[in-house]
Amino acid sequence: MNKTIFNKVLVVEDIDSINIAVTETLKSFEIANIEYVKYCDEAFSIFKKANEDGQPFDLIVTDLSFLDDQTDINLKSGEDLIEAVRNLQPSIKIIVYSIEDKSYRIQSLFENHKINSFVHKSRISIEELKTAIQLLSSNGKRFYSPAIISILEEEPMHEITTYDVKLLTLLANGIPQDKIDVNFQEMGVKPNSKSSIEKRINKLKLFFKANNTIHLIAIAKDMGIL
Amino acid sequence: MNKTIFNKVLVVEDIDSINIAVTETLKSFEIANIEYVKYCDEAFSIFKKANEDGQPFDLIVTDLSFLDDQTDINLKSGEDLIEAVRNLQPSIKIIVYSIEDKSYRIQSLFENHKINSFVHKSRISIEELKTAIQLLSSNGKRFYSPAIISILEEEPMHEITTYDVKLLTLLANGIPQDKIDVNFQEMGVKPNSKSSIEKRINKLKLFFKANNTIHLIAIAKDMGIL
DNA sequence: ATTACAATTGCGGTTTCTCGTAAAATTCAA
DNA sequence: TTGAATTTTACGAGAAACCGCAATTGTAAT
Repeated sequence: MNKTIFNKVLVVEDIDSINIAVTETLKSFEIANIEYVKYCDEAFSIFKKANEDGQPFDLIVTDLSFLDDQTDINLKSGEDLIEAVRNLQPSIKIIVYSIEDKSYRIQSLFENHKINSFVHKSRISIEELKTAIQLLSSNGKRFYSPAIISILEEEPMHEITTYDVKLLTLLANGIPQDKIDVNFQEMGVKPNSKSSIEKRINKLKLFFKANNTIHLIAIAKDMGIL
Repeated sequence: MNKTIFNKVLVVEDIDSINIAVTETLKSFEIANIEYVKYCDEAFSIFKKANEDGQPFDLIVTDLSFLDDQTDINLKSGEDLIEAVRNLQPSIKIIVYSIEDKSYRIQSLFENHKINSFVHKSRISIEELKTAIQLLSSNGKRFYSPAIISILEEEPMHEITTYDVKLLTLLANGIPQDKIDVNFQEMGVKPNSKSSIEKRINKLKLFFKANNTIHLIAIAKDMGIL
């Protein structure tokens, strides 16, 4: 039995086979209380109750994407859950355990959601998950799956803004380029002249080495930006 | 212990947590020999050797998509593996265990690859996997995850041909519409005039209810056609 | 307030895409 | 072989997107 500082952990993962294996893995640590759920909303209500009862969780291990097999879902993704949880208990430690490998998404997790560690679902992910927990427990150190580090380094992708994402989203949804200006005006998005939009699309095409706008959208889809 | 007709089963799944849980599940059946691997190529060489040694496998449980974390990969997907395996031993039973939910892909599995059952990775997939094995063992009956059945019924998608896929692929790769004719001529693809290509794109836009070509490519990506 | 610099916007010419119609080619049955 | 039906191709006019240049607005320092 490995000791950790954690004594109450919540596992959030929809796929039952993964949920089982992760929970079993946690049992190899000396953790008093391990709970597991398959829905974000359920996770949050359990988390909230524990917090109110003065028995808060120390650590959450969560996936990012969830199948929606029922209606009336409040928290639709791991990101939503993390945000709700961080609002309530900013000190909570969060490990994301996900298949995600798009630098844009992972960077956003660390920058916007302040997650503590990212374990990439892989052929060696259970070992990595153990390491992540040990590191976080012993000295609060972050853990990134080594396979992910190279991805994070290869493209800073710092030039892609939320403005760009909005623009690409409208294009992907079939809004003609020269109608986007009115969309942006209604949304209150600032540079919104036909000319600015045209130039921004051109910059994106240069940045992504796209031959035309169709190619640009295909690349953005492939990279997980859309 | 539940009895089955299977006594030699191969589990092919890259994510370690899932691999562990599936293998554990199989152990609840009275199966003499369970082997598990994390690479398609490895799976095929084990399968081939067993076949040559006169100790062939009865059943393969495999995922569809695999991380490529090494070079020199021969079989890149579950589909590739299934094809290779079926060539060697047509009678082998195959259960696909995957997160895939695109009707186009799943239909192709049954029609082109003649798989026996499809279990959708979900919150109840381990139970479904057990059911699939029981059904296949007792009377050779197919099993589809119930959640998938509705998806299969909703869109036959029979109108999308390989010609359409080639066309959409070129567009997504940034080839301008009026240069596709020469590409098709070089590839020996038959209707290859600018006019025919133009009309086919138009049909696809109608079929997918796309506002323009950009929208069409985005939809095709979302549906898993590209 | 003024100046210098950058960001945003406007616009005309060119290319590419769109859409309808009609001609040519192919297929298939009698 | 011939004719009818379908498929493929050609083409022209209008729409949308592309490109460069110039005008305007916004910003920050002096």
